[in-house]
Amino acid sequence: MTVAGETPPALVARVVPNVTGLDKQFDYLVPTEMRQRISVGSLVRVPLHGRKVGGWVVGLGPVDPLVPVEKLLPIAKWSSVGPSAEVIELAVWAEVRWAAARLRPFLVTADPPTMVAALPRLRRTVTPAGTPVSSGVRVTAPLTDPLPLVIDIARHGPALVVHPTPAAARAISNRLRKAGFTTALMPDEWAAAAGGVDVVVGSRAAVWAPCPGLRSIVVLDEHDESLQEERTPTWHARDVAIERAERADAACVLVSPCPTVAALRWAGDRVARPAQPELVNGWPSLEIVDRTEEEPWKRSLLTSELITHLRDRSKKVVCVINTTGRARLLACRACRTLQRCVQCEAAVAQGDDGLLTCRRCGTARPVVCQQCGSSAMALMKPGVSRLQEELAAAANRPVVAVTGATEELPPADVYVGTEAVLHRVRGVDVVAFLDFDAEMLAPRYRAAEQALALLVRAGRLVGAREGGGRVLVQTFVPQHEVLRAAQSADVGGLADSELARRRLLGLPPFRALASLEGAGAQEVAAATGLESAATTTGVLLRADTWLQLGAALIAVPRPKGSRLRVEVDPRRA
DNA sequence: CGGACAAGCTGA
DNA sequence: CAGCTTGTCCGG
Repeated sequence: MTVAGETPPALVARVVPNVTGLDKQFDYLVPTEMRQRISVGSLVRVPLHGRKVGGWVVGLGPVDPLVPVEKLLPIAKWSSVGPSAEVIELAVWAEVRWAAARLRPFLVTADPPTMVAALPRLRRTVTPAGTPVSSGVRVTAPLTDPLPLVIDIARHGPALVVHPTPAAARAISNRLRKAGFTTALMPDEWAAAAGGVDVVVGSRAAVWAPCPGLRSIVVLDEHDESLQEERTPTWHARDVAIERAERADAACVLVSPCPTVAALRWAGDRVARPAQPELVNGWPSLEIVDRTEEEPWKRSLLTSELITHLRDRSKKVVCVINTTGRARLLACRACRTLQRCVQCEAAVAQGDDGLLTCRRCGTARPVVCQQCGSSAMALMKPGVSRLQEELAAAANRPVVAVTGATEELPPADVYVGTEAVLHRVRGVDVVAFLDFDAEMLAPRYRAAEQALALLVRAGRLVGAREGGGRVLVQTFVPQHEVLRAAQSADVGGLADSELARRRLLGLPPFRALASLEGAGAQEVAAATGLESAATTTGVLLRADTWLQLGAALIAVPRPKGSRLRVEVDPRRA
């Protein structure tokens, strides 16, 4: 109790300024009249270096003896309700987990989109009953509607539901509302979420949303790579969900037809699968085209099975090929010499402009064999724009090429593009992967699970097998585990062997991995004292745990002027 | 980040 | 040496 007339002891707020490039925290005095409103997470304005800037209160306490009280400036203004103290603590964890060395990116993600002067009233209809939800992985089929599961979980108390795409999150929110739940769709309904509703729903950033009384976090389509932030820090909503649920003593449920190895390793034996017949019905019909019998010099990506689909005018066909331009690899038809760069000897590619361009040093030349001068080339690895011509000829109907840069998609019945095309079209009868080996056998440690995720995406596009939808896969390895898993609707075998392989090779989720790229990568890697390996573009760092990796990276001062990109848990490594 | 200030270059 | 650019430092 403060005796009347006596000044209460000073209260000091630790503030993270919302200023890019300023990764520091500063202490300010909390004016007496602001004490009621200011808490950890509050958004405030503070004087800094002669100007006023926004910021977050990330700590409150007595005066730090190292910072004399007379140096402290008072907070200028309380601005808004901000992230909860629980979320601030989570951000402090994430700062090390993803070697960010700054809190700001996480706090920005957790922020309300507009200032919130006061919390709206609690709107809750659910009275939690029965046994609580248990944490773990729930395997579904690609075509299974997740809503019944979400509803079942939401009946057990306040839930946070994360879906990779904002559109799907919106749909889930609407359907939950129709089912009688109060919902808050992030980020727009941040304030409602903070006030308290039955279900908070949103895309990956929603894993940072306020959710008072949180009982469970559900991550839908856990395999989807858009759950990971592509800019650094490369945080992943799945890992944030796991940590947040654990801290809140809430359940974490990861839902996917093809859970990642990271999810399965976390879940251990807490993996629930529906009965096999149910799974089989929810997987698409897979048509595997075995190319091993083809004559090497007659190989074509247009197999007779593909041409049959292309000529069926009742079908809308999407062809996927992971090679852009006209060709990635060419050989002379006259002397069979592989075409290389005259400067550096690397294999040349043919872009949309027709020139042979070195992908290593950028040197370009016209289509002339460096050996015999012939201009007739065999396209060993054809790309989207060349295949568009070939497919159009074979299909005898127009074919539209889709690249990441294509803006307006003209309506057509046959499309060809990189996997981006799977995000752009609807109402498809056949998805054909022309060179699926490039996915399954890609030199990336996650290639298998990424390839399986592609089949899931394709399967959703073509729909159920009874509707006639088909996923066609052209391959030289028809017995590959990824194909066996998709064909049998049983992803368990693949999961077991991937877990074993990752453990053996010391890869995530058993060990922690980060890639460093740009000037200073070598020096920083060496200074961490961690295990490092040079790659073509930078350095790969390894440690036993993510926190150990992050702490070591944060501890190393960046050399001056270094344009270093640190990617923890890199997508392609 | 953005202001303050110091050091370095230029032109009359 | 004023006037300008460039670089480094620092904020409570």
